[in-house]
Amino acid sequence: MEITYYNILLPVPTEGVYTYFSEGLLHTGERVVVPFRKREITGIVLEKIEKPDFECKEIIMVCDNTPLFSKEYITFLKNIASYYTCPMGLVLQGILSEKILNMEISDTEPVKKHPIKDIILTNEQQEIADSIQLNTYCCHLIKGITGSGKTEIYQEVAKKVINSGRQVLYIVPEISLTPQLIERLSYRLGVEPSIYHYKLTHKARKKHFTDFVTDNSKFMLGARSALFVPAKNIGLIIVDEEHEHSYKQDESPSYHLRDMAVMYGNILNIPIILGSATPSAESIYNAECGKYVLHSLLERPNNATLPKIEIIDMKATNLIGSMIAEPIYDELSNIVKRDEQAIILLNRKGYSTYLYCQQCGALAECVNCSVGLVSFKSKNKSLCRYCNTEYNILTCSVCGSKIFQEYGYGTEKIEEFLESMFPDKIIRIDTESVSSIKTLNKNLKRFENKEANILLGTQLIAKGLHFPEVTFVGVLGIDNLMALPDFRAMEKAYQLLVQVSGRAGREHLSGKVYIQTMNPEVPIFNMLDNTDLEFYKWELSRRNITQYPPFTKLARLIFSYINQEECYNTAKITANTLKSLKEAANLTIYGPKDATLAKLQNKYRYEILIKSSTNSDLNKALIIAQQIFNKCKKGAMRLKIDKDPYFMM
DNA sequence: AGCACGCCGACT
DNA sequence: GTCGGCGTGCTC
Ligand SMILES: [Zn+2]
Ligand SMILES: [Zn+2]
Repeated sequence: MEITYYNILLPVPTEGVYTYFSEGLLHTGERVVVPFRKREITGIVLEKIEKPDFECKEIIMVCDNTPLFSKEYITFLKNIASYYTCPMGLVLQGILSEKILNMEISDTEPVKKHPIKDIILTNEQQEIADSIQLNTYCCHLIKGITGSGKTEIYQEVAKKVINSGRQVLYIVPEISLTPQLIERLSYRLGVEPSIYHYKLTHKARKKHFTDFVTDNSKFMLGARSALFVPAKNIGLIIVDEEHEHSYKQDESPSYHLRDMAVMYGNILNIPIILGSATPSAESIYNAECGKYVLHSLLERPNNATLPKIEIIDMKATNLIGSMIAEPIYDELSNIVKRDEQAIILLNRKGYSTYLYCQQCGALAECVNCSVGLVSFKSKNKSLCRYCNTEYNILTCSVCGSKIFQEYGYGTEKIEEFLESMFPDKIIRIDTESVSSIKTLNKNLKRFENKEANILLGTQLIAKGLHFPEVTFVGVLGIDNLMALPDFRAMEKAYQLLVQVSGRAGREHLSGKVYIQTMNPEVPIFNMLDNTDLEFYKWELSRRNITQYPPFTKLARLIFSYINQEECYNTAKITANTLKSLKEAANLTIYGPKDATLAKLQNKYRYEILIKSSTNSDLNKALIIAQQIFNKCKKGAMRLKIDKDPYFMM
């Protein structure tokens, strides 16, 4: 028997490519089990190579009859590694869990049939659907307000793709993957779609994974991770709510799902559909540059009218309970009197959001993180919202006093106040008040059944929920959002306000949206109509002037370590070396400075921000930064490279 | 990431 | 003289 040598990609946080030999013939994309130190792990065959000049171990076994991974999939892995300057082994580890990589492919049963309900597309929808060509790469961006019928277009194109014999992958944010969506899709497809998200039981995940991988099922609805299910016959990828920040992965490789879907579509040479009521500024820019094709859906569904939006200047009105602008309060009184429904949106959990020492005025901060504590009255505790450390008794770190003055307000304080004014008319929804999906759904049902007039909550209630009876939305915390140290702060605020406006007065009732702010002069308040690209013109011109993405490429390097001085020194050396490079002419390097979270879970954090006019120069700098770091790091010091960062905190 | 190797303090 | 602390470095 002839011995052949193969490069195997292993899910380990290194480059991950190791050479093994085998007596049998192997194929690219097959899974194999190999010895690695004292462990046995599953890897992927990359290619056959000549006998290397070092000792190799033997492959223990081959797992697949036919390769699980296509050549395109392996190209995809390589491109992710190169774009995010992330070792390939770490890419594999970051996108496929060990359980998935070891998943046994068993026999499948025919997918379950489901009754069909056909719908008729409007001319506008049909035209867009018809303009999407199959079997060739093109990225389509569909901008259409909530309920304008984006989903109908997705389904129409999906049917065409399935009829042509290929598979469709439909990706939505985790939070939107609801039983209602699954049911709607089942009616349209005539079969039950495969489902994929991290909360599935192992048994269910195995079934859905196998069905889609073997082409037994033609349609998969999934969250972010579904993109990496190695199906070999995908003919269309749809990314709904493409602007969603939850599509950005926090851990390495910190990829953005939308960008990865576009990258994969390019490799597979298939169409991509991105949809959103409020696309990201990046995507609109890409459409303007001709990289994407923009389709705007302008018709509003069922003659629904845009709600009346009013900006309330908090400096020129009474604040009821020192928190709620009088017009919002009056409107709530009317709602309760007329037994209608309203939503109050506030982006802060807890009771008081700022706790100041009564003696010396110092702000109470978490001992592990440089973050202000928030009090929770129901728990009689204060909490750090980053590390969840609980404080039963606060002690001032400056003067030792134990008496604190409470300022600022979160949902708990607003609830207490509204409850005192309108007893038994309020339901509060945030991650504090609803511990499980069950209580969340129970509370939503109670509101739907009109058991309360006012729904109070955090962003949790702004996304994807549909309450036909709501005629009033009050937005309390938009100033917090706009004040974040993030060049996307205005974009986030705009997206949130447009979304909540879509919640008020759909169908037969006309609605009102009141937004209270200390900064009524902010231009976005006049752009919430969202029928044209006015906001995007304004936002993109700001980004251009300040040289932020999409006009430049950005990466953030976060150094973290228990020893503050050594952490700073390593960051400083890295920054200085980068500044002395010959490529530095095309780079702007900021820092090191205290990261926005200067201390997190007892580790000090410094950050360097690198801005570049080209992707290649940025990548060169990132590779060099990693090398410098590897050379001078101490102990458990960490460097996190975040390309195209989203959370600027 | 694991896991071993290795070089110093305190324990039978 | 040896058990175990975790700092350092490699894994085909
Ligand atoms: Zn903390
Ligand atoms: Zn004090």
